[in-house]
This record gives sequence, C-alpha cells and structure tokens, in this order.
Amino acid sequence: MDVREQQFINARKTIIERAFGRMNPMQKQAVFHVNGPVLILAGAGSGKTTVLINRIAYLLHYGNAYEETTPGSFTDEELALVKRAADGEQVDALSLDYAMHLRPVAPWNVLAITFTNKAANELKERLRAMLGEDGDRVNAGTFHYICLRILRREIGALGYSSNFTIYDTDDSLRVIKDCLSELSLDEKMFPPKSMLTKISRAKDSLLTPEAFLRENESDFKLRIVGNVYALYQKKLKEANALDFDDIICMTVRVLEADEDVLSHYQNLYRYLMVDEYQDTNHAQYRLVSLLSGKYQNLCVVGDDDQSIYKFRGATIENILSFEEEFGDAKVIRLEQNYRSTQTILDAANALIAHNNARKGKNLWTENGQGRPVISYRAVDETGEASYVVRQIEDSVAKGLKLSDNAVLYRTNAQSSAVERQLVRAGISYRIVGGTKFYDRKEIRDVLAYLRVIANPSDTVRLKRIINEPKRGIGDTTVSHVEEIASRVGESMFDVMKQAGSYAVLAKKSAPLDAFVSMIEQLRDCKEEMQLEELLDAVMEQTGYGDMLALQGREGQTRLENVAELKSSLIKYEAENPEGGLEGFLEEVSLFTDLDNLNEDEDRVILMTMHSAKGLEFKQVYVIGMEENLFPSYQSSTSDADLEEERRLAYVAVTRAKERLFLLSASQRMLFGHTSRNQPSRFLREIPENLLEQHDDAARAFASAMSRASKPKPTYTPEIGRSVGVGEKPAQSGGISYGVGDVVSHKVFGRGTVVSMTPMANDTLVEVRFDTKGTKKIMANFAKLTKIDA
DNA sequence: CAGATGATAGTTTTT
DNA sequence: CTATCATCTG
Repeated sequence: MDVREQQFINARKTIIERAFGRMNPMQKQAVFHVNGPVLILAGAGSGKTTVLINRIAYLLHYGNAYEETTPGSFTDEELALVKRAADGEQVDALSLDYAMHLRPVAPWNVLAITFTNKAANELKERLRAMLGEDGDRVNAGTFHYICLRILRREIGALGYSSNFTIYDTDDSLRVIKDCLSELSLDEKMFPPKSMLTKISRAKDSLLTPEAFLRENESDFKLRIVGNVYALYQKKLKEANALDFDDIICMTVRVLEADEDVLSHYQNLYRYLMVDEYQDTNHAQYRLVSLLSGKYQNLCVVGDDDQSIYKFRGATIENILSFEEEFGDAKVIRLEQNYRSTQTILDAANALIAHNNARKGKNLWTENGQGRPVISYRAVDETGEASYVVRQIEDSVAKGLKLSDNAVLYRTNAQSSAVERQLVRAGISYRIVGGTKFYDRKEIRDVLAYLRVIANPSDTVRLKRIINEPKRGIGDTTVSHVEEIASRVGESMFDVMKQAGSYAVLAKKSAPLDAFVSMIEQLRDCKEEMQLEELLDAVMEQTGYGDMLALQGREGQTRLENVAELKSSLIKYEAENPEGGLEGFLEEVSLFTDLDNLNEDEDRVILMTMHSAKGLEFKQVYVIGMEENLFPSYQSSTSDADLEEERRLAYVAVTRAKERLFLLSASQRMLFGHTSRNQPSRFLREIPENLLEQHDDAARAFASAMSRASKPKPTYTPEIGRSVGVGEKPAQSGGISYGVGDVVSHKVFGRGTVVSMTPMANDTLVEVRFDTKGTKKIMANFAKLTKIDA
C-alpha cells in the first residue's frame, strides 16, 4: 500500500475514532469490529446496550470504514479535506462524508435480536433518538417477533396457513390434557406440566416427534412422552396453531427447507446482533447460525455469569463454545462497570469466582469504594421485612426516592411479608411479576371470546369460554361435539350450528344454538364496531360482565382488569388504525407484564431476582439469604444447579448502584410451617471485610434469656412467631385472650381476634370488629377485654 | 349440569 | 397457609 493510501486510511480512522470518543477502548473495539463473528462478553453494568446502539450507528454511517484497508481511488482534494478534518479543523460534514468514500450499510440490512419486548423497545427508542428515521428502519425485536414476521410469509411451505394462531403455555397445557385423556394416560403418572416441559425441551433441541421417539426408543416413559408429543403436534396443526417454541423451530425448519428462502433472509439480515446470548437455546443458536451463515457478520453480546434460565432450555454452552463454533471469532471483554461501587463489585466478583463453568471476568469501576455491604440477620420474616422498611424510610429521609429501592427475592411467595410491612408503614409499592396481567383468568377469558370471534375454529379458546359463564353446556356435551367434529371432519363450531341434526346433541340444541348465534352476532358487530365497543358488546352479550358483577369485591377487581384491557385496546387502535382485531390479538400474544414497568412512578419495587435482570437501583435488598431457600433446596443436589443459583445471586448483587443489603431470618413461615435455616453459603462467599454484619436474631435471643431470668417476668414474645389459632401467648402482660376469642374495645365495640403478633415489648392484635371492620391494635395501648361468646 | 367439598401440591419463567 | 383442581352429591 502506498503512502498516500496509508495517510488516507489513518486520517479516516482518526475521524471515526473521534466520533465515538465517549466510548472506552474496549467498547470502541466492539463498535468498530463489524465484519466476521464477534463475541462481546459484557459484564453487568458495562454499557452493552450503548455499545449495540453505537455499533449500529457506526454501520449506518461509516459502513466498515474503520477496518477497511483498500479505500479505492480518491482525489488529492479529498485526501486534503480528510486530513484537515483529522487534525481537528471544522469542515462541512456532508462533503467530508463524501470525501471519506464511505459505504454505509442500509438500516434494513441490520437485525438486532433481544429476548424481551422491554429490551427491544429500549433499543428501538435509543436508535430513534440517535439516528432518527434511519433508526426506525433498523430491524429490531425479540426472537419471537422476528420469527413471526418470517413465518407469516413463509409458513405455507410447512403446510400451515399464514393466519395461524399462537398458543401460550396455558393453551398448550389444555391441549396436553386433551392428548393425555385421548391416550388414556393418567395425569397423576404423567403430569401435564412436566409433559409440556419435556416437549418444550425437545423443540428447543429441534427434535421432531419422530426424532424424539427414535432417540428414546428404549426408555418406556420417554416413549410415552414421544407419543404425547406427536399427538400434541398433530392437534396444534389441526387448529392451525403454533406454541412459543414452534415460533422459533418452525422458522428454522422453513429456512432449512429452501435455499432460496434462506438466501433471501441472509441477504436481508446482513448484519446480525444478538443480545443476552447466554440465554439462547439450541434452536435459537441454529437460527442465528443459519441467518449469519453467508456473511458471518454475527455479533453476540452476553455474560456467561448472568445465565439464569437453564431451567427453561437455555444452554450456556452456546456462549462458552462460541469461539469454536464460529471460526476465528473475536472476543471482546467489557469489564469496566459504570453502575456500582467497587465494594459491591468486589462482593460480586468474589461470589462468582466460586463457579467453575465460566469464561472468567473481573469487574472494576472508577466509581469509588462506597459503603460496605450490609448483612442483617433477623429473627423472622417479619423482622426482616420491617428492617427493609426502616431502611427505605431512612433512604427517603436522606433524599432518595421510593423507586430507588428494590426488594429482590427468590420466590414470589416471599413478597407478602414485605408487603404487609410496607402497607403498615403507608409506603406505596409495585410488584413486578407474580400473576401476570395477561395470565389472569378474566383477561384470558375475555381474550378467548375475542379470539373465537376472530376465528371460530380456534377450539382451545372455544372450549374455554363455551360454558363460562354457565349456560348449560357441560363437559359431556362438549365432548360429544368434539367427537362428532373429528368424525365428520368439521370444526366444533360448525357441528354446533347443526346441533339439532345429531341425536346425542338434540336435547342440548337450545343452549348450543343460543351460543352459536351469540358468537355470530358478535362477529357481525366486529365488522362495524370499534374494538372497544366490541369488547363492551362481548362483556354484555355473553353475560360475562354480569357474572363478574355478582362476585363482590373480587369481581370488582376483575372488572377493573377488564377495563385495563380495554384501555390497552384503545391504545392499540390509536397507534395501529389498520391493525384490527387480528392485529391486536397477535400483539397481545407476544406481550408480557414486564413491558409496562412504569419507570416514572415513585414506588418501592418488589420482584424476583430473575425479573430484575437488566435493571438497576440505587439500593437493593436481597431477602431470604438462607440455605434451602437461596440456594433453593432443589438445587443443592447438583453442582450445575448450584452454579446457576450462584449466578442468580450475582445478578441480584450487581443490580445495586450504591447500597446493597443482604438479609436473612433465623426462622420463617414457609408453606404453613415454621422452618429454621442456616445463613446462605453465598453470604460466606463474600469476604468479611466487605460486610457490615448485624444479627438481631442473636440479640433477641440474648435479651429473651436475660429477661427470663428476672424475678418479675414481663411478657416475652416467643421470638417473632405469630400465635396460631387456639393458642394463647404465655399468660403475661395482662393479655387474657387469644386468637378466635371475642373481645370488646371501648371505641370499636365487639370483635373477634384474628391474629396476634408479638412485637418488641408489646403485642400487635388484629381484631375483626362486628361493625367497624378489621383493625390492628397494640395490646398495651388500647385495652381489650375478653367476652365469653 | 352445577355447586360444594375435600385433597393436594406448591422455584425461578424474557416469549 | 392458600389457591387450584378433581371428585362427589343433589
């Protein structure tokens, strides 16, 4: 290469480098290396989304100019302009771009795949903010969304029609149950849930029912799974339905089946980026490797230490063996953390160092040491929760917002103790996860109505609502209809239309006719109504609204949830005037709860550690740091499972920006039993010099002992235990009543004791008063007297 | 067919 | 403990 070319290239590099001057050296490497496979090992809080955004921005503006070694021909004037710009002189941007001989990549040739809608939306938003319209033209979405786009065009090749419907886990479970009863298999012996999991794993590994059966010929139980799988798949196809796993593996099949199709998408998605690569399963790996097969411009971002979804089929091997799978892949480590204090990172590093199956990384920061990690051991879950609440109150007193505080736990059931204390303290909070909005029965029912209206041959949804509310069409009738339908080869709905002409259905033809004409009437409404009016019509004409209205307070909440669905429907219609009912239903099937975590409401956030991935908070409280709970007792048997739990701990710890609290209780109520657990091994794996330890369990024990030895015993609560029904606390402190007793209060009148919870040196009594509702009262403060019932 | 009653089984879950 | 579900009875 001649001197002149060298000068041109160097000047160009300088200019590009300056354009991305905010990035650290490692981040720059990741941004500029766009050709060929790259693995970016991005530690927690290392700015990986920023890297992805900038990488796309670089592609769209500069193409591959940074690493390009043969710029082609250019004039002396152009060289001069580029050199002046490189020296820092202000030059006209457009002429400079022209002089640099850039070959930018078209936005539609870039595909960025994420796992969650939330991540996809964040990506899209930031792309638009940075690149305007071009940002919008970049293909960005979840695996499922991207695959769905491909399948709507291509699935014909597999014998499905392109208006297929999507079954979620609950729908799939119903199909499995049908399969089991059809094969006369006992649900006790073959739990539908674990059947579904096994089938799902098979699909993750791209095994067809036939292949699955071939592989497991010798195993009796797995052979049955294979048979269920085959029938399940047949039923899905008959219903023209795909489950979540199908969305991925059918796409793989479509691409494998036809070279022209494959080549079309390879050319379209010339630059491929995959976020959270550690969570991909085999099918997703296959998809990615097919799409990138031609140009090999594949960039995957992930953190092997944050792989926490093995139980759902993710294989950490995808990331661990990336270098072998994709020849001469470049590996870039992002280890500088912009989120947490060094103390928090030291704790996280020490913890994760106990794992063996990892690439190895060490996070560091310029943020400074910060405060020690607090380890607090409470007497029980109530004590744990009230400590959290005290700390939250303190933080607010110091000027933090409620939403700077997040409480993380291993299982959803653990939230309730914290909730109780938050309610008592009058602190507003928000729970993420748990029963999700779209998993609520009333929402699923209403959506099922809409789906049946859109497509009467959707049998799974039809069966869901055919007798909800009750309209005299019971199980026997339904199975008669089903049987006839499969015999004459018509849909259930069509059979019901002519109920009169089948002997077994003759007696039930009145309710069946009524149901059919109701649905058909609603179908007509669909044509002339706005979506929200259609929803109202459904609620009214099906009697579903009335049914809920009669269910008291529970029903009210349910009605409110339906109202919420209505508002999301209105929102959809405003944003997608052309979408129609079908469009809405499609969007809904890929929508989850996490997507509307509203960041601007000021509330304490409660969620599982799993849901916390990708988020950050100034103060993080991890509760239940106890053996058997976390790590969970089911994972203590295998090393691999234990390592996954440790990664989960790592994820939880690295959510904290400023302060981290690790809490445990020496005993807690779990499934109705009091259990005592040792502090979690993860606590011991954090070096002591990073921790500030408090032990209230030991203190409470000590003070209970000393008080007990005094001559005049005062009431000492049995440490933190709520007193059960029929039990009375030790006769003391003038308390003469127990749970279930009828008592009298001078203001509230007569009432029944619901619960008694010993507190510091008093007892919190919950009383349901006959006329004044349920109140919580401190026993020493307001005297209650027992009345004999 | 519908309501009631007892038995039972309870991690995590981006789509 | 508690929500859910299969089974029983009117």
